Amino acid sequence: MRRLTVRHFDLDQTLCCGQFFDWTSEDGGYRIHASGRDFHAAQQGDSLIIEGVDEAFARGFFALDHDPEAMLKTMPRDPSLEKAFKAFGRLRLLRQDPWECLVAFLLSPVSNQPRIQRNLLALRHATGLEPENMRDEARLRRLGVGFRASFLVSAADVGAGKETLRRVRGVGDKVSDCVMLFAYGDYGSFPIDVWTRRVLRRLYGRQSPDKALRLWAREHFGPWAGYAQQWLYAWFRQEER
DNA sequence: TGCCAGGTTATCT
DNA sequence: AGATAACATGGC
Repeated sequence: MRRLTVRHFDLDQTLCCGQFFDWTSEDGGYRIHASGRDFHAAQQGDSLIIEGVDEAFARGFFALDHDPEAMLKTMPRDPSLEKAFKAFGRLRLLRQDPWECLVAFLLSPVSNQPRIQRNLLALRHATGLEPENMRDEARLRRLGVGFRASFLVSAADVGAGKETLRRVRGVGDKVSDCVMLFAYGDYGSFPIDVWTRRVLRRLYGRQSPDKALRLWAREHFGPWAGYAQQWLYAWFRQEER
């Protein structure tokens, strides 16, 4: 067990904001499966208590080297972003494993956060997320993933390589942008989905095809646009509910 | 019951 | 290029 001192960090925001799904609540904290590890994390004020992984991994995974307040300062100021930051500015974009991240977001089309999470846990229990156990489409379908089963089979075939991502069935602009942002460290990436589309239309007066939106957002928010995306996504979603 | 859910693809014009 | 339906499943 290790206790790390953290600043401007919130574990709940970080895990519940929709970037990562392989966790369950346990003992006042979270049981987390990431990068092939199985560990526990809990927060008490400025302490992050980890059990089952070394400190170096935790610092990397939770991106404790990031400074959200410094990022905000690099962005054009506006009231929406300020509110979103106030509500969710203590989340960190986790450094995810590309394969695990790809699998998770292949489950996301026309789904929702609770279901993605449920599907992913079922998938891990059934296959260990090993590609060789993801080649039987009918078996995957029985886990409740629906039409996304064929996406997983394709992913098992092609893998999650940065250059070959787009060859995976089920990987379009949005899923690709998510993997680039959450696993490959492309922090300027701004994935466009139903929620960020609404944010850009209603809060920023932008209405154009997704391709143009993602470029505009990347340009507008700058090199840390991915963080702006996550703050806005989490905040706007909460507001709308 | 009927609609919608962190999209992508095939199939039109 | 831009619009539209289909894709499985579950929750409300």
